[in-house]
Amino acid sequence: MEETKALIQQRRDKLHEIREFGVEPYPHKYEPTHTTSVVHRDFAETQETPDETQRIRLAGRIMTKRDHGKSSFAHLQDSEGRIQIYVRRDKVGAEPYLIYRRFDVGDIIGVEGVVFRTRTGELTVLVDAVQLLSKSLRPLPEKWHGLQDKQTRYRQRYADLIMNPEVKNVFIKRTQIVQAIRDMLNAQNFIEVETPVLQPIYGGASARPFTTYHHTLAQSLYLRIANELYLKRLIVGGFDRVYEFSRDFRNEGMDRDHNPEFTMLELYQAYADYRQIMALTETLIANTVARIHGTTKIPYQEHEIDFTPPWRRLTMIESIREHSENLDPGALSADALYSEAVNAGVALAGDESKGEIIAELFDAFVEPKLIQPTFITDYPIEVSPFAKKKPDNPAFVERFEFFISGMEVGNAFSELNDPVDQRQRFIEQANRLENGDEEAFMLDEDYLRALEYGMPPTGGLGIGIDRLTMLLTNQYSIRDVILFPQMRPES
RNA sequence: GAGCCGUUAGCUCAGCAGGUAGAGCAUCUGACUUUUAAUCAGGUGGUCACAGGUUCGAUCCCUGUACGGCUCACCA
Repeated sequence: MEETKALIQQRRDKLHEIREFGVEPYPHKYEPTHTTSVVHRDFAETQETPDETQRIRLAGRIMTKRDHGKSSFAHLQDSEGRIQIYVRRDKVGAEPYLIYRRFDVGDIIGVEGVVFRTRTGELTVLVDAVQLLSKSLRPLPEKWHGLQDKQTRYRQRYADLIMNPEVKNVFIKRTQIVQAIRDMLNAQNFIEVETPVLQPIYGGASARPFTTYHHTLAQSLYLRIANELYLKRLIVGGFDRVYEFSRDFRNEGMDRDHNPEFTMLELYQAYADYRQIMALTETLIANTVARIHGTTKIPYQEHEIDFTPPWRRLTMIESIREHSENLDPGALSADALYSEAVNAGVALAGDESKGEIIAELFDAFVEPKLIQPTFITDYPIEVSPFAKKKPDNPAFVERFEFFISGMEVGNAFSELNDPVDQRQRFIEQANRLENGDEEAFMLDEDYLRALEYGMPPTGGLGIGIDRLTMLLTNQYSIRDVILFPQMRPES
């Protein structure tokens, strides 16, 4: 149906006419000598008269076209930018010009010629040979307003990228962010590894998994919700510093900072504790910001975020004291804390432990207010089954998360390496799993076996790469930093 | 999962106490060899998301569905 629509049919007709001239509309290759940005740089001094000895070949997509009888102006867009071309019948010849007249906005062409400046001052390629490289059959969005509709932008990211150069910049920056982190970690002798995405037992985070099935093995497998337990197996095996940019999958809701699949950097460093990881974290991120922006103070939405170390750090208890109205979880019994929390409007089921209530209070009162980079330390043990207890207070663990603009961006702890303690924590989780908590952990005997061989004291860190990219590119939604965000099927 | 808002031409958007729709750009025809949101003249293009209901009559009012956006919930 759609294929017969008038605009597409017109282009099919032109395609046919072009073939009748003996021209192949989809040739196999073209060899440009320049890109648009190189032309703009190398010919910056060029005036109205072209230097006939400096011939160039450019390839790109026609983005505008203004026909004037026996001549025509157009703009060509390549991966780096745009440049105007000027096609004249007396330069390219009568028949090639007839063929050119059948080119449309959206077509990909190659041009050859010299560079000059028009009387309005625009650097322009005076074309004496033009070749179709790919005929476009589908009209692009309008040249002035571009493509606005979010649904179309997400579903047809290719069209979004053609029409909105700032979108492309976001994704280039995303790659640069990952590259910057990778470079710094490599320079510190971290080893980048790859661990299973398909896992027989999921773990390392609290989340519902995606489940799939392996026919030959006749068993269920899970898409990883984290790669934590595999990286720590590698620490056991003697890799003292490992990391992985891990695509993780969580079968949960979608909103401005959650996508069902997302990217997490996890790293583990043997012989370090969470304090060292804290120092590593702020350095890593501040240096990344500086490398991308040339400064450590950048705007995000309505705020200016200052990434300059050291970041503020306070314990979870302190943060609740600071941001709630006189709630001091440290001084209250579990029952008293429960009443206070309910009075303060926190939704609780009633069966929460004290530590879980503390975590809920933090989520309700503190998290949204943490705009500047802030480390929150010392989490309740109940919500931290892989973290080592505080030596002086076994109700809490050596753990921190860091928050920016009200978003949790990273999570770290001194890794629990006592296999007996770890088994006990697994058993508590297994009970919750039996009671229907789909997000509780499965008991992972193989992981416990690894710990029984002995894992050195280790610090571990996870950083949400999508959220970090949102912050460093000033994007409001995670969908704007994921090339192909999850969408419901069209109709 | 809930609430609110949206869905009109290829794109960006108007519109209507309820009387079967408009603009700009794109597209088509013609003119035009330094234009640039080119210009000038004349055309084409719509199941007004989908399905019901109310009505003499529905793009408009009502209900449902689909998809999307925002907020909330879930998600450490």
